[in-house]
Amino acid sequence: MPRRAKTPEAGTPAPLGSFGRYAGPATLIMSSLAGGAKHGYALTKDVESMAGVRLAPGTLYEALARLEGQGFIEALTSEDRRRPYRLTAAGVAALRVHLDAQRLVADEGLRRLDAGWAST
Amino acid sequence: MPRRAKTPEAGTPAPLGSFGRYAGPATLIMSSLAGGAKHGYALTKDVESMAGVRLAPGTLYEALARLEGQGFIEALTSEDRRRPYRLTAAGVAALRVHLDAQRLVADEGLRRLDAGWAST
DNA sequence: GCCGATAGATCGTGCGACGATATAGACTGA
DNA sequence: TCAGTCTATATCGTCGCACGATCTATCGGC
Repeated sequence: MPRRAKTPEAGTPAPLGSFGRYAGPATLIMSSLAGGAKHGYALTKDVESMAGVRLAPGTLYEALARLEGQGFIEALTSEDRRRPYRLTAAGVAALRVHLDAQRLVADEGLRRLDAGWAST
Repeated sequence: MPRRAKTPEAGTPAPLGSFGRYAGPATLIMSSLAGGAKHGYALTKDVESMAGVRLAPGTLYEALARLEGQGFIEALTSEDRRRPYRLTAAGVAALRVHLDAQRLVADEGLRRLDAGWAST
């Protein structure tokens, strides 16, 4: 039995840290897929231009396999050697919850930074 | 020699993934500290009320030690058994860059989600 | 026919998140 | 007074997963 049962079962809407351990690459991949189905290599390019982050191949394909196993994305039938992925309904919901929470945290952090934090 | 030299040397403004591996707890801790110096236990409570995330003690204190080693936070002289931490100037800069990038990604992802992504 | 870009996959290493556990002072209530 | 709870910090073992290295293979240009 696994020590932790953190997998959201594609229905529990945990705010931050919904995907795997905390998030990271998964957030970038899902956000990219929110713009339409893409295959792995196109994802790398899109994420790089979108966030300035170059995903290592290992990171990318392992994250894709994990997200598929969690039911957040699904593979489309490929015509050629490309394997396009698409967000599932559960993936869309989870991504929205996650991004909302992430933006709230970012906004609050920036608000605190701007509100003369120098008072220490 | 370490395999990776990802530590930002407290000057290189890498967008996402500035702290340690990707971020996560570090972002939450730093964002909390942006509201003023706090000791570990108070951080746990603040992060929980701020983001709904309960940081495990190991995660918290190990992240604090790492962030201090990176020069992003510094320990204040403690009167009692509490050990308060404060953001350094480098920490403030790194946090602002990180949160800005994070918010951009979140906004873009949400924008794509809202812009009839169902076109697939 | 070579080279670079495209495309995908796997493996080994090790960072770091997490729960468990230990320790201890302060305060409350039975 | 002593059990129980909250505050507060620290360390250890496990293991998830990020990452670069490496491999294979197709395609287009030159």
